[in-house]
Amino acid sequence: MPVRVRLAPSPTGYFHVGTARTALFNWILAKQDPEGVFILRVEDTDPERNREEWVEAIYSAMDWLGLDYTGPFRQSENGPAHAAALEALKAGGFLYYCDCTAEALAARKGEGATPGYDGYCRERHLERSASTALRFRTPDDETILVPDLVRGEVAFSTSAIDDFVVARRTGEALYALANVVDDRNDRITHVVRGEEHLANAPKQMMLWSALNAATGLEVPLPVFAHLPLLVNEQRKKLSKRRDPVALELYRDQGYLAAAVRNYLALLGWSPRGDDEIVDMATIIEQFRLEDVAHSPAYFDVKKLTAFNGTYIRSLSPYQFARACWPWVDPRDVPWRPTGYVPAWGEDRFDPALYARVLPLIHERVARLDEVPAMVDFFFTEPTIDEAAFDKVVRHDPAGADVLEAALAAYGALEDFSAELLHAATLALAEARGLSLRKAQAPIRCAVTGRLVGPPLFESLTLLGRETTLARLRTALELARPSGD
RNA sequence: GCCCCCAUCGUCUAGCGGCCUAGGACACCACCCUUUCAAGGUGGCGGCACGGGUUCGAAUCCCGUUGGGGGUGCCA
Repeated sequence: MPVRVRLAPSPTGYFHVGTARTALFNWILAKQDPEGVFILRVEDTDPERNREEWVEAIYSAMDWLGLDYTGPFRQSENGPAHAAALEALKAGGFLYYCDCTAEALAARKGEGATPGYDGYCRERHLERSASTALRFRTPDDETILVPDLVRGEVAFSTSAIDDFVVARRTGEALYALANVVDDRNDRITHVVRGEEHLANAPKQMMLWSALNAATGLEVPLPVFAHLPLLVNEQRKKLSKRRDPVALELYRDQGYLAAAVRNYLALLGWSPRGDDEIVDMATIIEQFRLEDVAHSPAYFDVKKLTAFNGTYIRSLSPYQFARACWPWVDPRDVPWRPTGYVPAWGEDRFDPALYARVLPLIHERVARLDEVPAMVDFFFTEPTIDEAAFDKVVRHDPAGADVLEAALAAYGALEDFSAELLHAATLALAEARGLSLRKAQAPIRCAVTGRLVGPPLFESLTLLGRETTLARLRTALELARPSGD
């Protein structure tokens, strides 16, 4: 029987990294089987909480991750199937109407209030009305064995499972039922989802079996796999409220989809051998649900970032330039070549310079959103970091002296190449008993505004003699405001 | 309260009775390289929660304790 899996997210917020991991594992499972099918079913049956923009967020996140699927389908379109299932179940005696409100239940149970339904309406044989919900009659004392590929067999006693609601007062099916009906219709073979759903599994198995009996359509029960939760540093389930869980956030900070996929795959699973950076083909080849870890995993942004750096470095110069583009949009005002006055409608960005600048920072970024701050001085007048300037120029007696010497030496260079700049700087440093390390600092600060950045002499070459000398002069004036 | 799950370095994990004086990755520290910062290289720090069993032998199996987590919605 071909593998048929699905992702069933609800559009109640940003696309969660945990959902992304679940999606990835399902997708891998489908890819492992030549006939495998991976369905995307948006479970949008709660109008209170659903929003259309979040539906779009699901699609765009899946698209960005590169996870292809069958669908998307909308659960809200399966209303008739849910209604038919409800009817069959009711006719089969599996359900009963209940008009208990939360308040009435609480009043009956007193203050101590342990959660759960008390079965009050079980034998009241209520008729349907505008105030009745439909509950599933849970067997009194049976054992349900949930087949779980990750955890083995998990046993639940039905005595601990309350009669749960399957349809609202309005008649609409709730998650417990809708999910099962859709899984049956989609002939899902493996239900792979987060561990928070483990307690739902026995209920869904009861429903599935009841549906088999009530409809006469014998659909084989699926096998389950409950993936370990993703937790925060407090070891609590990742929450949309307090944790940075939106996949969009990572995309917008310049994480590469391939890096995110690779990292996500390692949350609860690991490839053979010592290498953790592995391509998707390897993961698809090696992945087994049976090997998935049982304990919760902490989503470690630092490790993700380290992976991202490795993935960025593995890009070709061209790929890197393309990947950076969204962060260095030439339509943004800051990206105009220095001293260049653009004509109307003319591009303010120098693509040729951009192409030559990028290789200098390629191996220096772990996130693409770091790029602008590393290359801005090539395209705009530098923003001087005052603290840095004070440290290496104003308050360092050697600073201004070095700048002056550099101004003279660089101006006399017959060729403004990195090699000659390097040699000239080395010479002026030695003449003053300074290390090259020390001598380059004021120059770097004067020209780039900062103490760190791409290799200095290569940068000066790209900037050109005129701009370099102008910036040195400006810095010198800042250092010696009185001098003339 | 009740039900269920989980427990190896700070973190993610390898380990599925002897190959373990417990391996890798991220983080951290040191050194090397070096025009800053990175990258790269080398080395270091650091863990089987605890207590009982079973066994010739346990990180690995069993029981208990403790700790953590999830569920317990007319949400999904």
